[in-house]
Amino acid sequence: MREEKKERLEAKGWRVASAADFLELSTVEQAYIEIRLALATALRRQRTRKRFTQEDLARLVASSQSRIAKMEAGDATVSLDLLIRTLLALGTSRQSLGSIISRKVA
Amino acid sequence: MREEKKERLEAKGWRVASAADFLELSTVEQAYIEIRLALATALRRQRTRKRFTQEDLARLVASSQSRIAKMEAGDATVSLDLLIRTLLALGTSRQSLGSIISRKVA
DNA sequence: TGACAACATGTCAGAGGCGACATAGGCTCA
DNA sequence: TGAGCCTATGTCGCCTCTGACATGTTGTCA
Repeated sequence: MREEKKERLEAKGWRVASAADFLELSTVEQAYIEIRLALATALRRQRTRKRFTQEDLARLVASSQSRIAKMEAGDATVSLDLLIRTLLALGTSRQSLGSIISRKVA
Repeated sequence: MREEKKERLEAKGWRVASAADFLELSTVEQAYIEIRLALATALRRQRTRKRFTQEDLARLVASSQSRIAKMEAGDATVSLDLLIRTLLALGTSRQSLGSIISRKVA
């Protein structure tokens, strides 16, 4: 991958793993990161649509405001587990979740 | 939820969390677990279709045979992250992944 | 301008997932 | 029967993700 892209990812805490990936993200890693970003974006959209603050949502899922912010920012320390659990808690159906992951915008 | 169901889940290491869930899984938890099972099932199907042993797959994703077995068994110590990463490594597209999660059988 | 609310970012100790290893169970073929 | 391969299950030390907290930044309204 190009340096610029690499730096952007590393700024968010992403570590590019293998030697082969130094110049080019593997398609697996690429898909993985795209899925995370799609979920993060969807999360913010669902939350704001409901007019929840990050703190409201944090209370709903027994987390903290800062972690919600990190989820929405696509921070590398947030797991898919947490993203998906939180979306479900916001009322997202399995179908919608599938659509988000498939990229057809929910 | 019914006792029988609860026991089956706890045998796999699942802990039913809140008081409200003692008699009934929340729809969130239910969806979450169903998604995990759908991914686990899909993983086994994809692996066997390719005539990989668990050890082959473990090598491919830099994991271990035992962890692959746990993934396919729906073990509670396996994260969605790992399930999804592994499916991607097996060549599953984002679209297929979305379908698996939506439940329309890939 | 200042005060307040919402969001972003950094850090930490504790919880939980990780690969690795050992070992048990099951199936097939001779 | 037993040898060989595959899968299941349990355990462990390491490392990552977690909620919590502190603090910084931004936007809005008077």
